[in-house]
Amino acid sequence: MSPDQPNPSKPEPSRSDHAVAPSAVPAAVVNRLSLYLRELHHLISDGNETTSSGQLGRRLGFTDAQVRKDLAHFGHFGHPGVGYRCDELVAAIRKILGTDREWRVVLVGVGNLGRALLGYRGFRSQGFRLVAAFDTDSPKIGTEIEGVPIHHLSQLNEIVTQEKVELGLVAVPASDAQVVADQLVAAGVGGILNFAPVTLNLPVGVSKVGVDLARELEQVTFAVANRLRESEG
Amino acid sequence: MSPDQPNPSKPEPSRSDHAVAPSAVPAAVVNRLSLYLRELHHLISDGNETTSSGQLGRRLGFTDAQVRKDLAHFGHFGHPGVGYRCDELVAAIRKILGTDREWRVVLVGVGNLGRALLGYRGFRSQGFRLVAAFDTDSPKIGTEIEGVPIHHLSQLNEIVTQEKVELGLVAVPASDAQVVADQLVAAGVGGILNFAPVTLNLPVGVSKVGVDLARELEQVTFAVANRLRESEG
DNA sequence: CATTGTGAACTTATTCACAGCC
DNA sequence: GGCTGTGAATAAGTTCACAATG
Repeated sequence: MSPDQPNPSKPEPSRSDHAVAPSAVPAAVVNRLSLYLRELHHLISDGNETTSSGQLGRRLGFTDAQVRKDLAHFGHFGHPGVGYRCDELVAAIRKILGTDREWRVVLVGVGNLGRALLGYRGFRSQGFRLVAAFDTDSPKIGTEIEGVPIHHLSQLNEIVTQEKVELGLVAVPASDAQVVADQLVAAGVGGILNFAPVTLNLPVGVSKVGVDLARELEQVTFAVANRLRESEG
Repeated sequence: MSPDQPNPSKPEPSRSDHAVAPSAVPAAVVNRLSLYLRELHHLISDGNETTSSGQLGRRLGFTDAQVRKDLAHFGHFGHPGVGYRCDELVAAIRKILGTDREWRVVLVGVGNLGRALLGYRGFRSQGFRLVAAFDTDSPKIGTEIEGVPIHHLSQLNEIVTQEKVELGLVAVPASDAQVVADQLVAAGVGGILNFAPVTLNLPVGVSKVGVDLARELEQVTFAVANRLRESEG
């Protein structure tokens, strides 16, 4: 993840006991939670019925205590002496993340990256349903890609409302991203996954996550350049 | 970024004064550094000659102190009473991140996402040079996409060595990602940007960053689901 | 006089270590 | 014996606040 949310606000101490999220959960915890979920899918595919904080942690590079503490934010999901039943924990984490139901999503920007997103199977398998895409390039309008209809951007508001869309993917050039985001917000989406290399300015009450591919690669080069500096120079 | 590196090791106190990185810099700092860089590009485009920790921070949702502390890990780049000269700070951060030079990169997996990566202009503009792509699907082999030649995976080792490739992009199905990563490492790449939804197991000395699009969206749904839970339920 | 760089204070996150349980 | 959940201890990260500076 590229964390992309401004500083969190103050805690609001609420406590209930099963898969109901307290207000202030650190972004890092949520990030790891989705990692646990992914690993659980793999474990299940490999035929495991149960796992443990130690096993999960080892596979992801965390300590066992970290895994348990993360889960403890949300409730009691384990069985002392036994571990976690994979299917139970999957269900619990999906409930926490909100992916225990379908989410209706639109894409804005049907360029190279946009087309790839339309065909991305990982979205579908996690319950994300791409119901429409938008662009301003006339030849594309009215066509379908991967079964998703491409509309003109001017229809965004209408369709987002009609189709009860809750999330938007922004894959337009940097210079257009903020206006597109504003339109999505005006149309009522609650969250945005932004692929444009800009920091979006959104009202509180709308969530965002930014994915900037060049920035991700820069995180890699930093580490590699560092090793080179340490050894050679 | 989706942070994807195991727990860092112990500090090794070294100190020198200009854009040379000490060993243990938190990943979060490097992540913000690339955010500062991106924002500086925008500021320069808008005609700004100088900026300040306050301005930079405000635009990104951080405090001014945070910005200054982050930069202080690497040296003294500001001018008291004045701020930071944008071009100077860009140069300094690029040097820190290692993007003050060209990096030779290969892509493995020419599917939907792979093709989008081949056409992604953001890589080129930051100095990343895609020199080759690999796949196992016969019809693609021998063709070019966006000017990048597609080879059979069996030629990976040879070409990575010949072309002095340092970074690999992995855009293959989850089930193939680990073997592909192993091949890249064997061929000598120093870092991998992994788009497959698995945690790669790499030897120390090879860096990785993982980008899992479904996981990124899950970070958004968590926040949205939470607001819904708080208000309605 | 606006702004940096930085110790000191504070806050948040991680790990330890162990009681309780299967 | 192996494992969870958790308070206490430790470590890491962030913000404060101010002396130093062009």
